[in-house]
Amino acid sequence: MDPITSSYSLIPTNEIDGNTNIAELWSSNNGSYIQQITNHNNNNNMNNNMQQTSPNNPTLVPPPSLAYARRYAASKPPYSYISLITHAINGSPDGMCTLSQIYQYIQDRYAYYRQNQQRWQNSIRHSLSFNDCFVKVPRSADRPGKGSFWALHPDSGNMFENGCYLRRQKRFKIKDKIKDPNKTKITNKDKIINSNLNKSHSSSSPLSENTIGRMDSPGSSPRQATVSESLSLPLTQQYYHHYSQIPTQTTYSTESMPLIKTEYHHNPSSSSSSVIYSHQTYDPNNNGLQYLTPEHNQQYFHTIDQSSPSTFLHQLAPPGTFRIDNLINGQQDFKSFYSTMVGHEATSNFLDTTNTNYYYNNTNSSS
DNA sequence: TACTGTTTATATACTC
DNA sequence: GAGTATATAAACAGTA
Repeated sequence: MDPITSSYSLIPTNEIDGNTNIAELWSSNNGSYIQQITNHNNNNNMNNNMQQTSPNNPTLVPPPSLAYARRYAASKPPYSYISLITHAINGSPDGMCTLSQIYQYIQDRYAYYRQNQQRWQNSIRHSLSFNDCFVKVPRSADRPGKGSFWALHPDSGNMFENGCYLRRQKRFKIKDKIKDPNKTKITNKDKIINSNLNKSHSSSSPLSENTIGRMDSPGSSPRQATVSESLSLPLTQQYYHHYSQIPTQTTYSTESMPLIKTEYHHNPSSSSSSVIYSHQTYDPNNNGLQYLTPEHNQQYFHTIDQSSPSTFLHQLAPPGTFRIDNLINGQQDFKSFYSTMVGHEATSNFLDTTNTNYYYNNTNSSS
């Protein structure tokens, strides 16, 4: 396979900052050659015929031509859009970023994505909407602007623990995902299906509610929520995610967690944000579809000092408190959160979805 | 009006 | 070959 024309070759262009990213990960694995190109391009005054040494090979190797480097740079990076988005989010100070920031992150690092923007940006938007591992966080009142912030679902775990950033072993999917009925776009197809469903209910048709879901794209995984569920059933085991006291459009559930309501409250006057994690007990009665009253809630407050985003990202929360970044970054913190919430230890089965290692091992990749 | 977000549809590649 | 993950295109609605 031609390494130049292959879609698996690229030259990272992470010249913007010193942050570790998958571009560096890629370059570290292919460092010698990419370093050669970099050195070559950075030393235009040098004799082009001058030979350079490779860190992995003390023997002299010929420098690549600029044409070669250009072709190399224009090749598509070996990372899926999901991995690129994940790293953009992961690399942001507060663990979430806007669509335009994601665009910028990708463009800044990969020359390939400075062209055909309409194509790949559409794919980015599609990936954000389609994949459950990405959740939308509405803007706070003091951070106006267009579009929401995008964050990673706390349960998405380490999607690329196999080290492959091109294809995940298994796609993170929220089970029993129920969308906001007000948000659900009802297509003519859905109307027909729903109409048939209602008929089937009254006529004892063999058509089952469980078997009549929204039409899925060929090749895509079947969605969990049926049309009738999204239209009529109460929300169960829901996981609300909202910012600045505005109920979010993002509603998702986890199969293994009790009902949890997560709220992000931003307090402009104190330059700090309070993250409130409310726990609503899952009611086993009424088919588990009934909520207990808010009086039963246990609330968890944690103040985030926004003046030190690095602290926000990297400091472990005290025992008994929960922070979304720590949940993402460490299973231990999640354990404490879970046991506090549920009153018993998290099962290993559940923790399987919250891998200790996040998407990228910064320690390894930053070396 | 451009941007953002959702959804559907289709194609391709990969895994089992 | 079936199922799954991803890429791409496109239509459309909502919004700053």
